[in-house]
Amino acid sequence: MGTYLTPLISPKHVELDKLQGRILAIDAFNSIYQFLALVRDKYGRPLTNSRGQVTSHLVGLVSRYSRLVYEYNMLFIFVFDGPPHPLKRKELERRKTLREKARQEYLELLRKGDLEKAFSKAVVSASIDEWIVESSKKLLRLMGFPIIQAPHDAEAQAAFLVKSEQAWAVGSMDWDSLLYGSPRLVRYVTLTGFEWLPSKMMARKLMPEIVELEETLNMLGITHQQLVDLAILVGTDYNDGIPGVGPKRALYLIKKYGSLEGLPLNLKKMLPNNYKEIRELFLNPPITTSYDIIFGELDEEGLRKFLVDENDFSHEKVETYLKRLREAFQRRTRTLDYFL
DNA sequence: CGCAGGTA
DNA sequence: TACCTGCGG
Repeated sequence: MGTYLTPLISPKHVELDKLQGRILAIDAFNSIYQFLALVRDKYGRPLTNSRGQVTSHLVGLVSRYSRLVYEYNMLFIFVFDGPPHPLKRKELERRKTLREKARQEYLELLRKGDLEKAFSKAVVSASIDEWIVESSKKLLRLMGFPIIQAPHDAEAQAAFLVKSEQAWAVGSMDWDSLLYGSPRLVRYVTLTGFEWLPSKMMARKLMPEIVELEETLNMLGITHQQLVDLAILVGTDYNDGIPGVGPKRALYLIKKYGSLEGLPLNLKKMLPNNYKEIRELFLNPPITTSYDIIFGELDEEGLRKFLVDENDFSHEKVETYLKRLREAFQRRTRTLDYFL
């Protein structure tokens, strides 16, 4: 879920045209999860192949990213989460419980014939399993995109890619890459742009948004480390926040007392014992530098076999995706030749 | 979600 | 042009 910082951050709307030619480091699970949540039939069931394996994520990934590459010359590096950091276990358990509860409610509502409510529960119950991870990686490789396996949190690795100027921005819905020090974050890089709001059971139209870390810190009047301290007060994937302290109050406290160390004793004793370790995890996260970013060949035959033969995509649609990818790829090669 | 094919 | 609906796998 990431850290709740929404009330403090003022993203700027941006036209897709303004992202022309940019390299984005995509939090792969974050993107896949959105497709799993939204690409569903009218009963709220995900799309599947004839063997019953889920294909919603494949539909979403190939249609969205082939078009963004084709129409906007964008490039994508997909960063996958590694095994969760030990401190994150508790948060993951909590999410699992939520999903299982939603799954039970979904089945019950479906039995009663309340399709609309069932759909909203189905969305919450979406989860990523081995098949979804492996089939996503296979598809993205066939499309020629580089994949990076993060040691733990993909947002940390993606932030590193932007810090080291291997990517222009992180692409994710969550704010955590900013805590990990990414200079730039883009959200809602989609074609039609809708977000599902489970609480209201409706979809909201969205525009791509951009957040600059430096600008955000200036606006809030704090440093990066203070932003991390603020997040620890609110609650992160690694700790529960202090009861009654939301983003606004946390900002007030951090500006008044400077840091977690400076807090009055009654508040300080409510901090997790390992708050220094958590802070360090954001300021100096475990990342890997052993990877190559290679925008590889487009494997047309491989894509036909994988999508049409193995996953029951329509031949016509796959040819459309191939055409986009092929033209984008050739355009890229020509540009490269021009510079060489 | 992305898209096509409808309607106002 | 804006909005709605239903489908994809």
